[in-house]
Amino acid sequence: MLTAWSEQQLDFEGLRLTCRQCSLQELCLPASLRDHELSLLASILGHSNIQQGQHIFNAGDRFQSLCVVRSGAVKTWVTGLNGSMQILGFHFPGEMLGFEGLAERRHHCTAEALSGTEICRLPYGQLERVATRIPALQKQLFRIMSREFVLDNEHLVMMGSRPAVERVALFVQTMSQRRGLLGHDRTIIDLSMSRVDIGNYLSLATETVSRLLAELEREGVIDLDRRHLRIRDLDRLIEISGEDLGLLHYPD
Amino acid sequence: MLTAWSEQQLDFEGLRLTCRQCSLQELCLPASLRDHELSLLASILGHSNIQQGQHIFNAGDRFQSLCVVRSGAVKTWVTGLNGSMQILGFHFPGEMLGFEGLAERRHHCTAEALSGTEICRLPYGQLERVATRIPALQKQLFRIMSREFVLDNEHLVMMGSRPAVERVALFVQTMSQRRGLLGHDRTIIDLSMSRVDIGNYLSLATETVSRLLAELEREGVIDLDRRHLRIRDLDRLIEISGEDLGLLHYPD
DNA sequence: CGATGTATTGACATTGATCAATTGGGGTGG
DNA sequence: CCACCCCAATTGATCAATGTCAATACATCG
Repeated sequence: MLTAWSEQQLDFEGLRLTCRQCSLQELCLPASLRDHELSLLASILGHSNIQQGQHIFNAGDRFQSLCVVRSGAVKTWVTGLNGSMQILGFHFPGEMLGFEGLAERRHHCTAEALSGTEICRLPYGQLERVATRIPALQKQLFRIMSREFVLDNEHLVMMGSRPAVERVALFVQTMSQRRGLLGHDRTIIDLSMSRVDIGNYLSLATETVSRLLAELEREGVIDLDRRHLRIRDLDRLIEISGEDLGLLHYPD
Repeated sequence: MLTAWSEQQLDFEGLRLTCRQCSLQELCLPASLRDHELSLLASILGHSNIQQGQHIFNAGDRFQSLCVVRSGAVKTWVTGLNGSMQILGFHFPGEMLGFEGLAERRHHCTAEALSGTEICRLPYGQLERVATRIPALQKQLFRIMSREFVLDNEHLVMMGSRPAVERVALFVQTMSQRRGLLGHDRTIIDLSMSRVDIGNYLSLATETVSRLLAELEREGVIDLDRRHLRIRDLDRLIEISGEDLGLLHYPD
């Protein structure tokens, strides 16, 4: 339950990466910013390294900054009164976190690193001010938020898909796509989350996830080895899932 | 499948309501704007009346404007390849629609009026420009989008709630809250959507929704008459649903 | 090499979907 | 104004999909 905030080992290595050097530049906030605008943005930006299992923020925390995942992976979830938990999403490099906290100035979900993860923090107050001065930044912020809506909707569609196989197939598809967006091989997926997490995310029992992934492997649709997954037959996968989630493309 | 765009009976009655006269002012975009800023906003704003069943925009349409529901109710949904449909959300007065279209400049869901509905359209290009000039407006836009995330998350939590009763109970709770936010009696709910819609929204069979609502009535938790619903015992309702969705409050 | 936690696999129970029939409003036209 | 029709909603009976419980396999790490 530690929050990584407390650790002040931030610029320890001295290499405080600016957006200019960052490989995610095109996916992230800086897209279409000019050089001097980039510097302005970089000037308000903070870094942290989060270890697996650590929390980036907790439900109830005062909202202070938006976060960008630079590397690694993050899950966000809420917990109910009865202690039940619901995973809201997985977040990969280039994606932003924390929008939900903005409205009430308080986070209403918890964000946890699924593996060693680098984070950029954008203090919201400053970001807002800078955005007013740089229209391109404002525009890009809106776009990124919009993208989040699309992702949320895909999650919803997955949960709504009635037969469990469809949900699992859709899940694999989305993971594939999101890897593709990062410029990686779409067919190779390293699951950063546990089967329990996947089950929770899709609202299925862990055992069901296991079984259905095994089934997909038996049918030659995927190769599966622990958390390493390879798509062998994308067409079948799409056929099984009943959808082609071509929804998500990045802006021009 | 008509889109209401074509109908140009907009300011027909001559009473083009500005934000200043609108009862939703505090819930909506104008919150915390000054008078002259309000006028600026009102100047770019268009109105339409949508009849029940008509579409406000369709999946695939070019994204042109954000919409605010002024009165009535709207549902948004996506359809899959197999013709399956998933309702993404219900939208009530004061809420904004269309953010999902911003990222790719194309709507990826369809919005349909559940009853006679009034809409304000905010041409996005202009809105963006105005927002740059009015920091308070930009801020408010971000907040409204953030609120949407919270609502989406509540939907997710509902779908994830395992026993069907919980989902239904949660649904009633959220409807109650959203009525409350509009300043109406929290215990009186007029469902604007069909049982089929509710079922789809919660990922339950229509029959299950019917049965469980009937059960809640038998147990004295609610009164139910067709689409008119009254909460008799909120505590039990919360108890049954296992959550207290106190998540959503409006900004100060 | 044993310990611990994650994943898989099997057997069984149960929830909620499906199929089918009935009820009941609300609107329409005679 | 009434009779009819149509669609939405309800209710009942049955069954399959998936959750649950339990045992085992497998990896990783100390």
